[in-house]
This record gives sequence, C-alpha cells and structure tokens, in this order.
Amino acid sequence: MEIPKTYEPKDVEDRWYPFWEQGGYFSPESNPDPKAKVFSMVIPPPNVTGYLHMGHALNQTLQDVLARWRRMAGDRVLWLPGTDHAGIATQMVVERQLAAEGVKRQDLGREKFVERIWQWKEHSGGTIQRQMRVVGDSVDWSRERFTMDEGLSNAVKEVFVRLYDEGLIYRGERMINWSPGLQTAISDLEVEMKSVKGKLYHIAYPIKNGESVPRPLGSELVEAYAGTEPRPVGSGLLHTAAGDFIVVATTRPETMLGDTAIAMNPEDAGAEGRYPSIVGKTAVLPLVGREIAFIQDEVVEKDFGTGFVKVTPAHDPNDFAMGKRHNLEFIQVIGKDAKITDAAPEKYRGLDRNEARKQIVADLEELGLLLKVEDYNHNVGHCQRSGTVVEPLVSMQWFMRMKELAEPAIAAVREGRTKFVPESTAKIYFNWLENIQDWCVSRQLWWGHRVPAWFTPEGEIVVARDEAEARERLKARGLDSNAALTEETDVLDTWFSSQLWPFSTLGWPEETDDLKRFYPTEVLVTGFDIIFFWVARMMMMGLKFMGDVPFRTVYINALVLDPQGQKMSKTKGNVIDPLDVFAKYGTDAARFGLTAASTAGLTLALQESKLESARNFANKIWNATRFVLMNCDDVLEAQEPVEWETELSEPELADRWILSRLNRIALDVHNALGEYRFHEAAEELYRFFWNDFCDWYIELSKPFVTAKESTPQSLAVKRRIIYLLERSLRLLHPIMPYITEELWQRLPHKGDTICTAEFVSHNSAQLDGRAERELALVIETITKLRNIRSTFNIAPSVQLKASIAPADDVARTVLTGMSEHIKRLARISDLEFVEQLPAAKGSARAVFTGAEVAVPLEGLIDFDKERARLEKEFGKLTNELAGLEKRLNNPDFIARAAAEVVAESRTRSAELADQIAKLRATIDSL
RNA sequence: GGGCAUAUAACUCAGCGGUAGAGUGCUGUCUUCACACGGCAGAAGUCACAGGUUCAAAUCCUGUUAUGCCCA
Repeated sequence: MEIPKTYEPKDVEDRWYPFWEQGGYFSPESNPDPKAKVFSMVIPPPNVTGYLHMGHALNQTLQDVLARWRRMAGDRVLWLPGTDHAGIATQMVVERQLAAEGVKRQDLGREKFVERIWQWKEHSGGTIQRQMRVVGDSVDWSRERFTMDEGLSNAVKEVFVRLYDEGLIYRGERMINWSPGLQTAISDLEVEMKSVKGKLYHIAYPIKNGESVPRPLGSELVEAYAGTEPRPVGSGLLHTAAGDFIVVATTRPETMLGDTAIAMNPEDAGAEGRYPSIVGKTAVLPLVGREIAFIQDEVVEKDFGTGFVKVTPAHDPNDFAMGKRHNLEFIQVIGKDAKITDAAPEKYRGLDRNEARKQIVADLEELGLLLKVEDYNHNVGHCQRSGTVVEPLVSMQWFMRMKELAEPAIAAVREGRTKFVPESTAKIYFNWLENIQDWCVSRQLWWGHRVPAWFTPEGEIVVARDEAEARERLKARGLDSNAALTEETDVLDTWFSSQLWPFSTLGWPEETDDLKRFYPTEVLVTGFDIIFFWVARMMMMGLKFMGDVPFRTVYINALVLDPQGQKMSKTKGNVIDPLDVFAKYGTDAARFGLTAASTAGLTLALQESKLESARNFANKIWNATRFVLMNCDDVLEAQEPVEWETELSEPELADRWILSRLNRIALDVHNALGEYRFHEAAEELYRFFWNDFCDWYIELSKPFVTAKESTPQSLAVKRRIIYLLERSLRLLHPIMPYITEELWQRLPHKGDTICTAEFVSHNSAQLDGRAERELALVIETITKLRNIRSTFNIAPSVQLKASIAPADDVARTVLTGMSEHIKRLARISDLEFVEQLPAAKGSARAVFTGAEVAVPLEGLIDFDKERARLEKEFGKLTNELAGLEKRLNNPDFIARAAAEVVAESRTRSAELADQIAKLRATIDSL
C-alpha cells in the first residue's frame, strides 16, 4: 500500500466535511437512542459581516471538542450555529460599499437601504459559515439561525412588548452617549475610555455684586492667580479692584456656554469652609452673560482644582444628575451634529465643538479671564465603532430598567445553578450586575429590529406587536383607534436580540419541541470580553422568559495573544489570521495546539512551537498508522473490527501494560473534558500516543509485527496493535477530527464515520497497576544501559555485553522475562543475570531502584568520566536521602504526618541507602 | 481612584501542601527497513521578594515589587 511519508493535511481535510454534512451526523436526530441524554450548545453568533479571527477559532474548536466528545459518548447533541445582524457593523459595511458608488444611504431611503443590506447578506455573506466548515465545526446547519430571521424578530417584539407592559422598558429623556460619527445613541458598554493628552483650563467667573458689571480686565487677574502658586487654601476666590471672581477648572471650555450653576462641596460653604462668603451670591457667565447660582453638592470634590465646579447639566453625566437634584436649567448648546446650537450666543452658533473650544479660549484670554492652561491627561469616551469622541447629550430614547432583572441573574450564579469556569470569571459578572445601570436600547440606525411602537398625532405612544394590535390597544385606552399612526423609526441595540439567543433560536415564543428538548443548554463557551454585553443579559432574559437559566455552565475561553504575549490589534499589525495558521500547520494540528494551550488562564499566547509540535504529532499519528498499514496485511484483509486478543496468545507484560495505560487515559480524558480541562486532555493523549504507544509498545512489538512468517503470536500482537490504534484514533477524534477520520476509515471499524463511533469508555478491570510498575522497571533498565552507551560514545552498531543484578525476586522475574526485549532495545548481545555484580574494574555501572547493571567496557572506559558521572549520581541520591532522614528523625513528622507519607518516606529512604552503598562501592573500586 | 488576575528552565505554560514537569529551544549522537515534522541520550530552575501558618510551602495567609486586564 502506497502511503506518503509525511501527513499532508490539505489532501485529507477537503474530503471529510462534505461527507459529514451530507451524512447528517451533526444533527441530534442522528442519534437513534430514544433514551439518550441531551447535550446542547448555542454558538456565540459571529457578526454576519464577519470573518473568522483567532478568538473564533479557539472558541469554536473548544465547542467542537465538547460536541464531538459528547456525541461519541452517546449523547443526543445539538450544537446550533448562526450569525448576528450586528446593526452598526453591518450598516457600516454596506454604507462603505455605497460610498464607493458615490451614493449615500439617505439618497436611497430607509426601505431601499435595508433591502440592499439583505441583498448583500445573500450574496456576500456566508464567509463565516464557510470558515466554520474549515475549522470542522460539527454544528447542525439545518437549524442555523440569524438574529433578523422572522422567528427571532417575533421573539424580539414579544419581549419588548412584555417588558414595556411590565414597566421594565420605558421611553424618556435621559443623558445618553451620542456618537456624532454614527449619528446614534450608544450604550455605556459601547463607549471606550481612552486616556487623552488634553488641557485643563482655569477660568475666572465674575461674582455679581449689586448692579455692577465687571469692567474689562487687563492681566491683573492672571497675575493675581499666578501669585497664589502653590495655591493656598481658598484660592478659588479672587478679590481685585475689578471685583470678585471665582475660578473653575475644566477640560471642556466649550461646554461653559451651557453652564447653569457653579457647585461646591457643602463643607466649603460652611462656616469652617473656604468659601462661606459666596453663599447666596450669583455669578455672571462670561461670554454669555447669564446669571448663574452657586449650589452645594456632595459629589464635588474639595481637593480637586479650586473646589468650584462649573455645572453643565445638558452635557455631562455628573452635571446631569446634579441638575436633576437641584432643579437646574438644561441648556443644550452642542447638537447631535457636534456643533454649537442656537441656544448659545450668536457668535458661536454653527461652530464645530473643537472650533468652538478654540474660539472660546481665545475670547476668554482676551477678556483676561483665562487664568491658566495646564497639560492634563484624562479619560475621554470614544465610540467603539466609529472612534469619534462621544458627546454626552440629553435625548429622548428607549431604556430598559435593569436592576430588578439583574437580581435573579445574580442569585442564579450565587446558588450554583449556573457555574462559571474558571470560577474567578464569575467576579466579572457579579461586579457588573451589582452596579448595573439602565440600558439605552434604542439606536438611530436603519438596520436592526425596529422598536415596535407607534405615535398618534397627539403624541401618545402605543407599544404593540404590530399595527393592528396597536389600534386595539388605542381603543382599550379610550383613544381614537383610527388615528393616523406613525411608526417609531429607531431600531434596537443588536444585543437586544442576542440576549434572547438561547431560546429564540429554538423557536420561542412558540412552544416548539426543540425548545422543550434543548433548553436550557449545557454550556456556553465564550470570551470574557462579552460577559457584560451578552452572558449577563442572556442570563437575565432566560430567567425572565423561560424561568430557567440558559446554560448550566459558562466556560470562558482565553483571549488569544500574539507570540510576544501582546493583544492582537489592527493598529499594532500583529493580528494572526487563523486560516493562515490552519493552512500552514493543518487544521487538526491547529486545533490540537489551541486545545493543548487552553489552560485555566485568561490569556493564551499563540506559540509557533506549540503549533509545530502539534503538526509533528499529527505526523506521528500518520506514521504510526502507516507502519501498521504496511505491516499488518494479514489482519487487515479480514476487514473485521478487532477485539482485544487473548485467544491466539496470552497477553504478556507489555500488552497488559499498554491496555492499562489505554484505559487510564480514556478515563483521564473523559474526566478532563467533563471539567473543561482541555489542555490536560490534549496532553494526556499526546503522551499516551507518542511516549507509551509509539516509543515503547510499537518498539516492543516490532519483532512480531515485522516477522516474515506469520505465527499465532505475531498475529495476536498485530491484532492488539490495531485494536489500540483504532481506539487511540477515537480518543483523539474530538480534537483532531480530520486525520482521525481519514485513518480510521482505513482500519477495520464499525460504523460509517468515526464521528458517531463510540468514545472509548474505560474498563477498570483492565487497569493493571502491577503491569505499569513492572514495565517502568524494564524501561528504566533499558534507559540506563543506553545512557552508558551514550556517555562513552559507543556507536549504536556496536553490540555490548551487560550484567544485571536485580534487587529482588520480583525484579528478577520481570527482567528475565523481558530479557530479549532489553537486549534488542539496548543493543546488548549477551545479557547475564547475577546475584551480585563483580568488581567494577573496567566496567560502567548504573544503580537504580530495582536493579544494578554493569557494562564491561575494557579499554573504552574513561575512568575520570565514569567517576564524575557516578559521583554526580551519588551526590543527588545523598541529598535526597539527607532530606528524608531529617524528616524521619523529626518526632513531629512521625506523629503528625499521614501514615502513608511516613511509610513512603521509610521505603524510599531504605532504597536510597541501598543504592548509595552500591554506588560508593563501585566508585571506590574504580 | 476602585477591582481582578499573574509572577515557576532561554521562551510559552502545567503543577497549587509531601523539596519541580511539558512543548519548543539547547548539547551530544544516529541517514537502524513508520516517522529527521524522526530515534536515542543529556544539560538546564535559591518556583519574584520579605514575613507568617504547618511536622512539611512553588503550593495556604499577609505585605512589598513588577506586569497585565476590567471598571470609574
């Protein structure tokens, strides 16, 4: 049989996904067992405009490992795929496309524009779905969903109406984050705080004294203020011949046009405070001339600046709250276009907020009221999507009341009904939910779920599932049900529909079979960056509308970093495209690398070395199978699935050992995956396959497998190797689906595909601790002999003689039983077993637990080297013994330590003493 | 400013009460008929620092330092 020497992933990968998909193996219906346990997951829906990034690759690989594992373990598995309409992102993609044609969306109009997006989705969408097939995702495509599908849209309307009816959704004028770039409101979560190098402007506001209006100033104020450096207590108040002034500091001087008060801390206003003389007075707003009051509020920090704070209720969230508390006037001086409004003095109207700042600063300076400008680093909110500086504005929007929804969601995790893995990630969840604010859900976009609300000509609002229901509701309210209704133009935040994902995808609000069978889902695998955006909101909605948590476990996968441990970003240019990685190393290797790197941490630096080792591992699997396929024709011809062979020949030590190892690994992998310890599962499999199966079992079996003549024993060994290989492939399949399918199909097997073959379950009767201990002795004996050969640079072609003195009868039996293997693998021509090794003269020695070996090297041995080697070993053992003796001589240790630990220490101590004595004797006799 | 992580071999990370492991890299060696994406052998770490708890600490507690992330 002709098989390439190196595994070529491309040749294999393209074949199997269509085979699986057409076979329908990924549908829960493919499981015929009516009593099968259900295991369901919903995929975190990527943006419909999106393409696969490294985070998706990791996220989906881990989900696929779970899905394939549970499917093979006999569960009825549903892994539901889908995409998110991603309001802003998608709208931007299509707008950019239009821009290339020189068209604005406003030219098209809303309806045409939305139609255009749908067209785009039909023709250009689907990238992510193709890429998911490359990853190998075993999702049920027949149940694929999109957040703008009719069913999911109905769910959105239903939820909106019900929450509105309960008073959990309301419409109101509130301070929101306005993105001038996108011309829409955005939620707090979509604002990214960035540290910006700015200026802190110190501005003097004149205090109104009787009828006197401040006269024009020269530099006297500036000098007076500068003279107070470092500023003493109370320096926010300046007395000059021109009158009295207070000083405020601001990073946004342009907002002063909308100031309606000046605030200070109540303590400063008190008799003991700095500014009691101000109480009851007013100031005159420079450039505007408005008279504004002094107010007292606890939120003002005495230690910041001068202690005076200008209050602009319409343009700052803190000031907004203060404005509400003190009944201040709200004057909007910056509009949605980020330009100065008509509410400001004529001079500034129409200026962009940045130009306005420059103008105002210049004007203040001219008036002598700009006292100081300092460099100042501060955090400025930026729109996550457009990058523009967010403008806090008071605006009429739709909001969702979160506090009472959050409480059950907090409780569900506290009570363990949903568990976070790693556990520490639950803190992120709690921290946010416990400080939750109302959520602005409306967006001034065209692409998305339209808010189901209508307005009457009189301005009455009616929220309903459709216009007909709206009219009914009007009637019920005693209003004119035939009025001309205007539909709300706002759409909902994308996350509004995403938060319904675990049940809207299953058919809710209809009571479908899928909903009954698959809700709640078993586990949600996602990244920690969307715990707030998505996980917490799904928890709230699941509890609210389904009465149960949406998932039993939330597994937070790591954030993938570049090899230097840096976050990947387009600006840094260090983004790694997963498809490049998959192409370079092979999909299975990339998946294995990602799985093996998925430790409990929150980050994962993508190491080339890890991927290389995974690629080499795939090659190892390929070649081990290649070896079997090339040498086991007599068994393979039968095409019968092979069972563990005990008839043709009695299993010997190596057979019992590897069978025990296989069972132990099956158990470990099962447990590791059950607790989401992905790296442990991958590592165990790697070790088992490479170190146990390839390095030792295949090597020990070679004489039988490659024997020219077939004997019952050689046949038995071959059957056992095939048995082990076929099971190893099944254990590896969840992580490495393609190569295992390819090779499994070439081996005798049961069933159409490895996807639905039974995952190896462990059989405790086949665990054999004794065999594992005994074979460990054989391995150590061979290793020590090889070590001697290597130390003295003896070519592998040279056959050596050796003597072994086993330490006891058990060791003697084991080693004599394996003597042929030892001779072959250590390249020993004559192996003699003795009670005691002869004097050391001219031979190299090794002492270890279980035996002592000697290799006569007359003439080849370098005595200094040998002495150094043995002294080093002697030193190591002596150190260990000293530590143990110190422990054993401590009465507290004997009295308090666990009995097994004491016993172990005693045994080990005796062994060491024996080995040390032997080593000493050897060294002395050199 | 508040909170949460993390500090272990050259690099990336396991281990989380009984004195250290992996992958890669490194050194030596072998073109032995599955695999040089390989075999064999080997070197390499006062487990950040300082205290404490314990018979016993990389592992638990406290503090310090450094780094990263989140929130304001």
